[in-house]
Amino acid sequence: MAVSVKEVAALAGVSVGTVSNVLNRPEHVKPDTIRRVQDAIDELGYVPNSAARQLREGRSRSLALVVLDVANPFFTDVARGAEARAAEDGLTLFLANSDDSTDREALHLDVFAQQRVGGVLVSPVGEDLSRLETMRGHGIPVVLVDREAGESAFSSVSVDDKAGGALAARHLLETGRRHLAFVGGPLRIRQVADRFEGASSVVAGEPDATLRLFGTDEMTLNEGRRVGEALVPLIKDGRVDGIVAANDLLAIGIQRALLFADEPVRMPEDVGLVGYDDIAFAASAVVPISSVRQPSALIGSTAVELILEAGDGVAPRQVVFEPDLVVRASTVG
Amino acid sequence: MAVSVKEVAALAGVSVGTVSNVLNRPEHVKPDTIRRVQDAIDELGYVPNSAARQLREGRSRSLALVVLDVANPFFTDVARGAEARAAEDGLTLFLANSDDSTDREALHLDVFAQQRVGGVLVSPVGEDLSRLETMRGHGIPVVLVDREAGESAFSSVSVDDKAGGALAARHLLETGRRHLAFVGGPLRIRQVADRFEGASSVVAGEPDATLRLFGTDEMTLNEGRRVGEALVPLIKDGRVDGIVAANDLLAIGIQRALLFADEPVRMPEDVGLVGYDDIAFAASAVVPISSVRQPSALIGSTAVELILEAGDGVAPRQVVFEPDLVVRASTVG
DNA sequence: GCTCTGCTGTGAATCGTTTCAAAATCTACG
DNA sequence: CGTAGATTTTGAAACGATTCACAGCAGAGC
Repeated sequence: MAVSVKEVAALAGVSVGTVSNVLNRPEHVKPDTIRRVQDAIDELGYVPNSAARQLREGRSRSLALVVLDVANPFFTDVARGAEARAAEDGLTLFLANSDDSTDREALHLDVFAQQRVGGVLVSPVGEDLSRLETMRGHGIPVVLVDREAGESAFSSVSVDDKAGGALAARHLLETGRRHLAFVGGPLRIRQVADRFEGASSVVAGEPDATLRLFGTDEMTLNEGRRVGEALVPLIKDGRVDGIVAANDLLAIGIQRALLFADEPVRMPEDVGLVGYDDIAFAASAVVPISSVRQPSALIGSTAVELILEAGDGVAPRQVVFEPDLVVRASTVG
Repeated sequence: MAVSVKEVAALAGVSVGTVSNVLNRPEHVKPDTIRRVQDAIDELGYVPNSAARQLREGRSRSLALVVLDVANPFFTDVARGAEARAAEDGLTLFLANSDDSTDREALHLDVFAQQRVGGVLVSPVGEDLSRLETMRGHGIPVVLVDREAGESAFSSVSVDDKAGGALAARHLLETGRRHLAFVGGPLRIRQVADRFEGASSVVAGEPDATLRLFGTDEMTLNEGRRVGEALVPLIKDGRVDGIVAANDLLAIGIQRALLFADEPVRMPEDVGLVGYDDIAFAASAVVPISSVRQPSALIGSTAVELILEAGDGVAPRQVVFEPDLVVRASTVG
């Protein structure tokens, strides 16, 4: 049933070593022999067994990416960038979804450790990186994605979330708003906390400006709608005139709730709305939503770079990208 | 560096066979020995090498899912269902994206064949299934997802796309529309062609009803907007009063173009719009979009079932689900 | 004719796990 | 105390590819 190098070698009338050479170092093999071996491979329908190869080589030709939420277009963009870069070096990228759950994250990391993948890109769920330390201890390079590594000795690729939050808040202030709402959560998600902090610091610098936090349990369309409904009366009262959403899914949900209220809110006249991530749906919303853009594909490809350069004794590197703001109709008339 | 069963066995003072038994058949091992071995494992931080295990077992404990488009929420839902079902049997699911490209599909299938995965779930790009035949020839079970297998000897899980197309068209006709537009493409994508055919057959049964096809190159928000803009004058003229979109991304793009035209189209008064897939964004659109729903998670879990039951000489099974229609404000006042 | 060099090809050792027949140890009972 | 039977444990073989020291060989140079 299973066709191995042995059968191929037998049919081609060469040794197994030669078959392996044809596959991996054809320049050391006479063209005529290559042809014979190729023919045998084709005839038998031989497919190399990567388990065997990997066992011998001690490491697989693949990388793994563990993201917080595959349903979030931001992460699929990151994955796309990473996969493209990995493919350049002939590496496969495995994608896994932790769904913001520590358990699932741990499960996936276990599997990847057992696979002896060549490296792991991960946007960690919590603050506890000890499991990742262990992986590195086992010789598997780790790069944090969308999370600054700080003093821990990991490489990381992130976007300055504080700057992003600040960007959003400043834009609202500069377009005349004074009473901002920040929608997002849970705050244990580092990115959310940072974005909130960035917004806070800008607002704190303006004596007459205020910022109020509206927490959510998830960053989904539905949570956005829920909060949006609660915001309507506040906007009508003038107690809120600008909204910073921690991601675009929330922003879209909020927008829908506002525009669909019994007494609809006008946008951008009554309230300004800024989202985060600049996913495709943000530009396609009824009132296109201004959004803080992150270079998602670049984040992915850079993370793979960092994995590849991580060797013995190479100092970890922290790459931090700056976000920028895409201004659309949800904030300016 | 690498910790193997051998080191664990040495530390625990047992043989390698016993360590393996502790890991795989603890019921055959004395509790006291189990504890000793466990301690050794913990102390050394031993992680089993799955390449070695797989080499020995001849098959890996994982399945693979190759989808047409990871960015489409429908497929991430399918993946979620499949992954959950696989996890019940302790199997890992690898997710790969063919992006509607035959080459990428082939590339992924190659890698999975080399990995000797326990089975492949695939929503095939083209009509040529010969590569999949080969995989099955190598003893890897294959299940087609979202595509009926027809007379080919594969198992498959699909949704009756003709019925879905019919459902959408019938609903528009029953709510008084007479001149329908079908938006989608390219038609070489089987699902699209079937949905169109379903809609056609219903329209053909009504003497005074018409159906016009508006082709697209992709099924994206942007293509939807493009077509939507072209539709505006036709709707104003009364030449189109109902639209069937081949998926929700298109539908959302279309809606945006219609509502945002210089002379906005009213929905559902001037035109009815039905999408396909019932993704979360459809319900959250400005005017919530009626949509043909497919049991996506169920499709995924069923596909895994079929893989698991596929043994030697088990006849392939075709499971076909019926879609249903979720009616929202885009079609009824 | 002989050695040296460079090119091809060989095949045994190796990677880490599981398996399984056989050995060792224990248990119960007459 | 001896032994049949059950329970545990052992250790070598096997999985399929890569590697690498070495062998064979042809042609060059002397």
